[in-house]
Amino acid sequence: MARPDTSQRILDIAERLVQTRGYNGFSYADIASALHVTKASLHYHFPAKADLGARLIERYERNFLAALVRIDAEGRDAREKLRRYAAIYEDVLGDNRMCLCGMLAAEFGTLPKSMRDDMRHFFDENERWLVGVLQQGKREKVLKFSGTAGEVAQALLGTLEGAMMIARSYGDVARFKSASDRVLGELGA
Amino acid sequence: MARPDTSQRILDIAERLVQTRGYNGFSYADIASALHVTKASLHYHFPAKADLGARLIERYERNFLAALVRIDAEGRDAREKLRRYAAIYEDVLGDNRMCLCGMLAAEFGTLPKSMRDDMRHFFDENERWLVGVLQQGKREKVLKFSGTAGEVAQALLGTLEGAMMIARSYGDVARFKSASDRVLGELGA
DNA sequence: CTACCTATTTACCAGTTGGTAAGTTACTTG
DNA sequence: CAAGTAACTTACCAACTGGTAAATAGGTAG
Repeated sequence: MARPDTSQRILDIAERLVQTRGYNGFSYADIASALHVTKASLHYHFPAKADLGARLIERYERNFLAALVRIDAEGRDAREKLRRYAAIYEDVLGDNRMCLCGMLAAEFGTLPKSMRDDMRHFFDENERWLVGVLQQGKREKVLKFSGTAGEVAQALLGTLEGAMMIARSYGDVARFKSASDRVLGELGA
Repeated sequence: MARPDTSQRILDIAERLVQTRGYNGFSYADIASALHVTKASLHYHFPAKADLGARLIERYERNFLAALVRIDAEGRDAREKLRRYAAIYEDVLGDNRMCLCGMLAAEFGTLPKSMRDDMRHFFDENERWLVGVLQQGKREKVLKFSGTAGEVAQALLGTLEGAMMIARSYGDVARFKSASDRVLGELGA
C-alpha cells in the first residue's frame, strides 16, 4: 500500500544516521524504529548493509554533483563559485551533519570495497569540478595560486572536510566559516 | 606472572585499532585475540570500554604534547617548528593510521561525554601550542598571516586533520605532504 | 604457614547485530 | 476471477557486543 518511495525514505534516514553517527554507528534496527517498519522490510529494499551503504553514496554524489552543475549554471565568477561550494559544506554542518563521504573516509578501514571505491569516486568528481573552477579563475585573473590546479583542489577539499569535522565536534559553525573564508581568501587575486 | 605492563600493551593495541578502524570499529574481543588473553582480563584493567577510550586519549595527548615540548627544546625558528609539527602527522599517516583524535572527531556523535571532553582538550592544547609558535614566528618575521594566531591555528589544525583523513583513504602519503607543504608555504614570510 | 593481593581464567549473561525463510496483504493484469 | 507480483510482517537465527561473578594461580609480607 501507500507510495513505493519507501526506498528513498530509508535512504533519507540512513543518510542522516551516517552523517551524524557514522556507518558503524547505526543499525538496521535504528532505521526500522524511525520509519515504523520491521527490519526485514529494510532487507527487502537493501538486502545487505553494504548495499544500503553503496546506494547511499551514489545518491549523495548525484545530488552533490547536481548542486555543482547549478552553481555552474548561474555563471558567476570562479571566486563566487568557490564561495558557493564552501556554502554547501556550511549548510550540511549547520544541520549538525558531517559530509557523508568525509565521515566514510574516517571509517575507511572498516568499509566494504564497493563503498571505498564509491567514496573515492565522490572525492575524485569533486576534485574534477574544483580543477575546472580553479583553471577558469586563473584564466580570468580572479584567482591566483602556485602549483597545479589539481594540487590546490586536493588541498582545498581536505581543508574543508577537516575544518568541518573539527568544527562539528565543537558544535561551532563559525569555526568552519573562519577556516573556509581564510583558505578562499588566500586564493583571491 | 611476567611483567605487569599489560595495561600499556592493551593501550598499544587499542590505540592502533582506533586509529585504523575507529572507536566503534573494534571490540574487546579484537584486543583479546591480538594479546592472547581473555576478554575478562581486559575488563580487569579497563572496566568499561569508555574507560579504555578515555585513558587512550589521555595517553595519546601526553605523548603528543611531549613531542611538542621536544620541538620547542630544539629551539629552531617558528617555520621549522611548524614543519616538524606537520611531520608528526605525516609519520602517523605513514604507518597507515589516522590521528587518534581526528578519528574520534568523526565519531563524535556516538562518543561518551568524557571522551568528547578529552578529545576537545587534545585539540585545545594543540591549538595553544600552535598559537605560541605562530606568535613567535610573526614576532621574528619568519611567518606572516592575517587575522589572529588563534584563527590561523584552528585553520591549520583542521587542514592537517582533513588532509590526513583523505590521504589515508587513498593510501597516499604524498597527497598529505602536498597539502601540508602548501599551507605551511603560505605562512612563510 | 597463612593471609592477602594482583592478575588472570572459566563460565556465564542479556542485548544487539546483520540476515533469512515463510507467510500475508493488497494491488495489477491477463 | 485467477495468477502474479510488490511490499510488507512474523518468527526465527548464529555470531558478536560489552560486561559480570566466581574460581584460581602465583607472589609477597607478617
